[in-house]
Amino acid sequence: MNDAPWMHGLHADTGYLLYRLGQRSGSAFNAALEQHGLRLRHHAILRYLATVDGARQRELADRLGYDPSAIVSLLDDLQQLGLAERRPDPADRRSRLVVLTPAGHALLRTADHDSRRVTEDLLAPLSPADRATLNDLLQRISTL
Amino acid sequence: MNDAPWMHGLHADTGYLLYRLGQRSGSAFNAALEQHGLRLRHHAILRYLATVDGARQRELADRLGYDPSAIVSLLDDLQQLGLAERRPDPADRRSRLVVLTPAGHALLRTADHDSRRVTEDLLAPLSPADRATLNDLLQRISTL
DNA sequence: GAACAATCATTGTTGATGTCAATGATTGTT
DNA sequence: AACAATCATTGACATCAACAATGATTGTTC
Repeated sequence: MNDAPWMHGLHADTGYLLYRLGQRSGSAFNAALEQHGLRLRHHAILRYLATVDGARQRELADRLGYDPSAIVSLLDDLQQLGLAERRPDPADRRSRLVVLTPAGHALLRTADHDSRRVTEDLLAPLSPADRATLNDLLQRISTL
Repeated sequence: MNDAPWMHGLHADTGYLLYRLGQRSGSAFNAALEQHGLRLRHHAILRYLATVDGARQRELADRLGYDPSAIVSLLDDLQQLGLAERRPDPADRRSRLVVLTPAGHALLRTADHDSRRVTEDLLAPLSPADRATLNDLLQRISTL
């Protein structure tokens, strides 16, 4: 990614700032996760799976806002890395229950750690109090 | 774009929030600019050109953080719409000076207006004071 | 219970995007 | 004069999101 000097008092619009910062944090996350063979979307799935332990793919697509077809290939990756498994759903033979493997849980911990470092770098110029308010404000406009 | 309920106390990491919100505002901007036949990147170029009046393409690429080859096709679009022109650079026959046409200036005004509306929608849940602090915080982490 | 609609995962396609290397023209340098 | 560097441009390439279509299964309705 590029860290071009696109800020010169211009483009001070908040929405545009969000867009550019989103790009920057996205690629920073991806760079950090690259060493594990993962990208941001894989990580999001791992995170979600860690909280529910057993999710249908459709549920993942809905909750994370990804296309079902995207879920397929992301899970292929995770499965090949031994981080997640697709198990038959005893209640519905159409669907699969996706669960984290022990390796998945383990990797998630270190990946979470890496992600937190990325975020800290991103928020470096801000005081702890500022970071808290920023997180709060973002949360409020994200919950729609 | 999807407005999925990807927020449930999970994914509360600020960097991840920035990433998702960036995606959302990006597609919102693109949707708003679509009626003019433009996308976000075109708009960014128009904005930059409005402030300098006469920029080489290389300068655009550097300042906006886009690949020079991307600049080419973006300018092709703008030129075909009659919003910008490539003029010979009197100082260097390799390069071209890109300038806004009167139509470009005019469109930029209405596009700016549209963009502001998008931003307002995005920040709807926030009070004016909150919006100001958000803009300030984002600006501080964007200036790198 | 038989027919039909809806759902789930999956595949394939398409279009947009970004990255990279290579090219032709021109300029700067030695 | 020779050579390296720069500018715009083109083309190849991987990546990726968005969509439609499919096969298997389930839910619904008459």
